[in-house]
Amino acid sequence: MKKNSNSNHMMTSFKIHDHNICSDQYKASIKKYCHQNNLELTPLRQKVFEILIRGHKPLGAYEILDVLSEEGFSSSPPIAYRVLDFLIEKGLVHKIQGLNSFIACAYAGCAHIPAFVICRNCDNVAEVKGEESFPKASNSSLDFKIENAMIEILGICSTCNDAGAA
Amino acid sequence: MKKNSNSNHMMTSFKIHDHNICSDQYKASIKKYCHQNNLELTPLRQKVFEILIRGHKPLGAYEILDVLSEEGFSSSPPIAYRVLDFLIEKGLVHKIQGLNSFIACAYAGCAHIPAFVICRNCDNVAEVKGEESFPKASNSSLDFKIENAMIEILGICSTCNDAGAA
DNA sequence: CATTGTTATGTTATAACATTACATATAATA
DNA sequence: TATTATATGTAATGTTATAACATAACAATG
Repeated sequence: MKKNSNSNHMMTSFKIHDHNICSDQYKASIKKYCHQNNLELTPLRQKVFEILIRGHKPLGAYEILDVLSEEGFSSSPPIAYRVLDFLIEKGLVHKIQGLNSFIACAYAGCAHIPAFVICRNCDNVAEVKGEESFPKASNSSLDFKIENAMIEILGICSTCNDAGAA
Repeated sequence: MKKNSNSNHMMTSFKIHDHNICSDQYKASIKKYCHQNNLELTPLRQKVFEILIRGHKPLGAYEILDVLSEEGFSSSPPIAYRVLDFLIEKGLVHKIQGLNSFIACAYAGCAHIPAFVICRNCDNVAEVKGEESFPKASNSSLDFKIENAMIEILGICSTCNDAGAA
């Protein structure tokens, strides 16, 4: 996976934005969400979440561990996986299966079926609400009780497309 | 991953059928498809495909390697991964990301966006056409050039549901 | 027919991703 | 204080996937 540039003006949802503001909003909203829902947002969990929103690109567990290590935290594999499990269970983070990586939820605290739009050129990922972009299959036609879904769309974002990426 | 039962009357698409006939039809159609498209269907590739359609449940690469080994083929990891890459590239096999496993395509030779409906109780998997069950997102709303998609739906199939599975 | 090119296969080693099992720490509570 | 629950720490291992290199089989060309 390509290294994250950590620029302050990054692409999210394939659009340029002020990431300092964005990041602060995220951190504030997760704190509020955890407080409201009586969830322990420990320093470690807060750190992992913060690492994920720095770039809002997906990061692999071992990339997260590298950052934890650099920043004085423990960094054996279960450290990352346990915190990720917690954050995923609480709906604050999603796993992107096709990339074996993890990304902060763009709609934390708002019930939704996550769907990801992944640019194979710039590696940026946008989260969209699955039920909006990909209307749910009718249970009647499938005769199946849907509990969860993984929707990952691959292609080229408009920025890369305009720049002439293959 | 659970072991495949290899019964002759298995569940596919959550429905009982005569798997001997089913399997023969598959093998015939893949041969025809490869011949028409000038694809080398070597003994190894044919074997891997045949292993996959035996149960049409998804199999992990190392499960395939075990079977190859039992049946006198080479069985170092790249053997399986290379053949799988070939079969996937030609649209004869799909990877199920959420299970790290591989399954024979149910619609080989017919252009489609694969989508999988996975029963978490009986582990059966049905492939459906993504564009039918999950109408494509409008490119206009996403402003994104879609090339490929991974759609995996998790839940309980009607058989397990009727049997009272949690 | 020797050379070259190409495709497929074989093998070793290792990278990358994830979990098990057990130990320790800390805080709330009976 | 002892008990419980939750969170963190660590070693070892399991699982999935690829890199790197070697060979076989065969067709095309000089």
